[in-house]
Amino acid sequence: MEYNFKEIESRWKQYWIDNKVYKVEVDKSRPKFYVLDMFPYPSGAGLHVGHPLGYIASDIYSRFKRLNGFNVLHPMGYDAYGLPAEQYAIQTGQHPAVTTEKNINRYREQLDKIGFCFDWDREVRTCDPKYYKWTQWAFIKMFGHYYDNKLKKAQPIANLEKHFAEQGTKGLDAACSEELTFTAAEWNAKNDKEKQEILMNYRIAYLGNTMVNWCPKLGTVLANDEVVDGVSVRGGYPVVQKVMRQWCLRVSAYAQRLLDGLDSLDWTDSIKETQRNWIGRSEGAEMQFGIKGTDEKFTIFTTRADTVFGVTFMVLAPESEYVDKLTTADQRQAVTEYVESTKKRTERERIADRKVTGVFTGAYAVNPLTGKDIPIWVSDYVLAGYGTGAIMAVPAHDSRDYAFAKHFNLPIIPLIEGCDVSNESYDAKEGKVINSCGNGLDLNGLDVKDAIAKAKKYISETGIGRVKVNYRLRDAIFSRQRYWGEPFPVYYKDGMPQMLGEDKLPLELPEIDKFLPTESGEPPLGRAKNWVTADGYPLELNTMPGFAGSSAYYLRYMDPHNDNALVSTEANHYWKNVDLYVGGTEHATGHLIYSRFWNKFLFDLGVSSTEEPFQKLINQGMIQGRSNFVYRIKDTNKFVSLGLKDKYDVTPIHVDVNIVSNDILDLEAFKAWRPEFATAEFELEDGKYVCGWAIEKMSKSMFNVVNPDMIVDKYGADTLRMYEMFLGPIELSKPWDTNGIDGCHKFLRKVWRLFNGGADGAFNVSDDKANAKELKALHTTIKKITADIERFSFNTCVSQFMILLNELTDLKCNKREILEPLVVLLTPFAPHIAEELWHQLGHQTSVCDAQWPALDENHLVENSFNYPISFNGKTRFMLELPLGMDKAEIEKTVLANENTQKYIEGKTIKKVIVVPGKIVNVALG
RNA sequence: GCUCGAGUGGUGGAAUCGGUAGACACGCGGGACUUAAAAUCCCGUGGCCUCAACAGCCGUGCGGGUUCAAGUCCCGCCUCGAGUACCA
Repeated sequence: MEYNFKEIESRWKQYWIDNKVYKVEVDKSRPKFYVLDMFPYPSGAGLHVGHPLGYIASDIYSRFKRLNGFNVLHPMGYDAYGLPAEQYAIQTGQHPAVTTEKNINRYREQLDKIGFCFDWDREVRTCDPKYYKWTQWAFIKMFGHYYDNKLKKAQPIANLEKHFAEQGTKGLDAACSEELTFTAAEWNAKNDKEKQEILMNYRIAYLGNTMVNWCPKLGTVLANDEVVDGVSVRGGYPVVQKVMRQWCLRVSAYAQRLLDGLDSLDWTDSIKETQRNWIGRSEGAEMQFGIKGTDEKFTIFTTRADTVFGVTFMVLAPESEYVDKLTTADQRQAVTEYVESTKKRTERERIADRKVTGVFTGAYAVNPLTGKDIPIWVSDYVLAGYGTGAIMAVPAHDSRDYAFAKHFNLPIIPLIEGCDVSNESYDAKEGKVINSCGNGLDLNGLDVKDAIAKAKKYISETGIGRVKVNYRLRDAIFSRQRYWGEPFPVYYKDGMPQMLGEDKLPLELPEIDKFLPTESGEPPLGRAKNWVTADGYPLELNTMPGFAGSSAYYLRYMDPHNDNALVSTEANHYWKNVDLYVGGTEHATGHLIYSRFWNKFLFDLGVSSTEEPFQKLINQGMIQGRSNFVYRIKDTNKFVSLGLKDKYDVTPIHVDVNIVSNDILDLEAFKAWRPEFATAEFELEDGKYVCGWAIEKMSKSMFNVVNPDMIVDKYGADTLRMYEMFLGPIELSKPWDTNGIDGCHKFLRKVWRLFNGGADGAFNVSDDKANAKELKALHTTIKKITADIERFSFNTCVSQFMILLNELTDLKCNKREILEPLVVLLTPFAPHIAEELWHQLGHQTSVCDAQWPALDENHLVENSFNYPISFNGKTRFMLELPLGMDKAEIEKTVLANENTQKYIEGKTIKKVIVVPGKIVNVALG
């Protein structure tokens, strides 16, 4: 019988389902291993051939671990809330739940074809109330906690209230939005609402004022990329920067732990680096500058405390509260106009168009070290959201300050010996300090690094300021004016937010008539009828963002049907955290930060037993499309082949890659493809139409989408799995090219024939003893495949299989002793054919429960070693010598060799270098 | 600008610790079988020199260096890709 992949694959898929082969339970007798894929958002377009790349890799690793005796948790689910379904709903009125369900079913159908070992009993969907109950639950917990900087841990908000009642803010070191100072008496005198306002300043989930792109006409907040030139992309309505009260998560409180945790993770350096940059720790100092003619002071942040003597002006962000306080009457109009004009520009625009702009406030600050007056300016190159929203400008040593100083003709004082600041600033932190002495601080002659340390010490000792670590990481805005997301478990009483009781969860998403904001500009939930608590209090109208549901899903998979807890202690203590996480790099600064934050919070609560959620991370590359082109001669319906196109004036046209094979166009299929091509004429090369090609993003509009279903149909799932791995290293981005797939398909056919090589393809495996050559081939493969799977080099695994097959074919080997281990080795890659062959060999249980073949090094041991023999450093030949020879013996044997004699003929031997097990070099005179 | 990667045949890629560069596959060329095609099998396939064989020389982006030996290590460039960007 020939290799009938269709029949084989459908039969064993059913067997796996019938026998619940992929069902996983806690089993304390076996070590656990948790392999997780980033769950997909089920889009309407379905899967293309690039999506399963990571899933295949994780599936191979899961199966490998299972064959090695691990109890492997390998679940799958859906990140089901999201914008596309809502947009579709707005356009068509189709409920997002309906389209999402449909898309999920389509995804499942496609995934099932590829033969993954997911335990589908553990499937989660973020839009399922049973699931998002725990997203809401975590939010309530975040609202009920604050972050204690001393304990480096989240604490119940009750502890904070107690502290305030007993000591006020004295001795408190907690993460907050704004530093507050009050006594216990002041706290106790406040009414409940005032107390709540203060607590909001510390809660990990809090209502805060944040700057957003607000489009009044559309009644919604827009993301930066939805705004161009100050107007909305959709509709062209004006957009302004506006402060809005939104739910936020105090991610910044965890900045240091998020940074420290990276060291223990087995992630690539590049993604760790991306996160480090995103967290953006910078050590510096906060300094207070007095304002001339008043008792007021304002605070700036700097990493270059050593450059205070070079400050020639100060700059405030336009949004800074000091702008209004400081501006003099003369300058008020100019400042107001400037601030208004910057409001109209989004942050993105400010970055894109880096013109130097700014305006003088009329006020002066006093340099605490020199006592000199320094003009205070306003400019949008200073950001309100970082540091204190104000800087001391040192034009000699900061390129931005330099550009500003040059533009407005402000003085520049160099502070480093020998630096030339006539054309650009000197930003490097190197050199000897000059011009820096006054008011008890002398930095002259010091190296910059020492000067920074000395200045910081001086500043904190004299009370001018304090040493401070700043982070770029900002708190996450957690409100969305959308329908298709988790409702907040929040209602409002006297204008203050209150959490629903945990017994009221889940708070289910209500039905609404349309999916647009209300006429009065409320979010879509404003349309819901009876969107109030049992007592009649109004519920929150915003919903949670996309990352809410994906932040703790890996915990839920451990215990997905538990109605009493996010995850039981028993399940969590067994599964702990994800050992291997596979997904794209695009989540480096989103999901992978939020998840780590969320898990650390749950860790503080004792819900998660491990500080980091994802121990090892593999980032699979993207699969790009390989587009094909035909060339139409202008104003005709005639198409010329690639090699002839330069003779004419032609227009390249994308052609569906599915009617092109090895860049040769199927002419009949082309004529049938589009009505306008029915009468097409062709100019051929050697009787063929050769298409051009290009690497582009895989997309419908470029007709380069390759659907995995079609590949499975034509070649089978096992071929698809092997070929996706064979394409190249898993983490590399590469174009999909169906052309090479024959090689993998041929391989599987040959494997089939190895077992079924009898007359008319009858099963024919012999029980004869394997010889040394056969055993060596097998064990070389065991060694290589085992090592290569461990280091995620799946492409070389496939190559190794092909090498072994070629050897076994040459040896005409059909011995059970060799073929049976081969089936097990093949299982992670091609599970269907492996299961079939396993049963052909007479086994009654699934190959998934087989044991990974043990490596016997004895079969690999050589009794000789290949030495490169070099003359004057040039390798001339290899010489096989027995193992165990000492240096002198090796030298003797080499010099006596006839090849050696040929090279040293007529020359004198100056020196012989022998490194046992390595090289022999003969230096000739 | 900054950070991190990567440059190897016609193509995808291999070379794990510094040890015969180009494994494996595609493509291409030639052959066998076949009326023919498909399928299958066999041979060849980095460049140069050579009728050919043997041998030789060159060859991993460029220029240097270390080493008996460098795709691999070090220094200096070039090119491409990814991320990030007025973070004081």
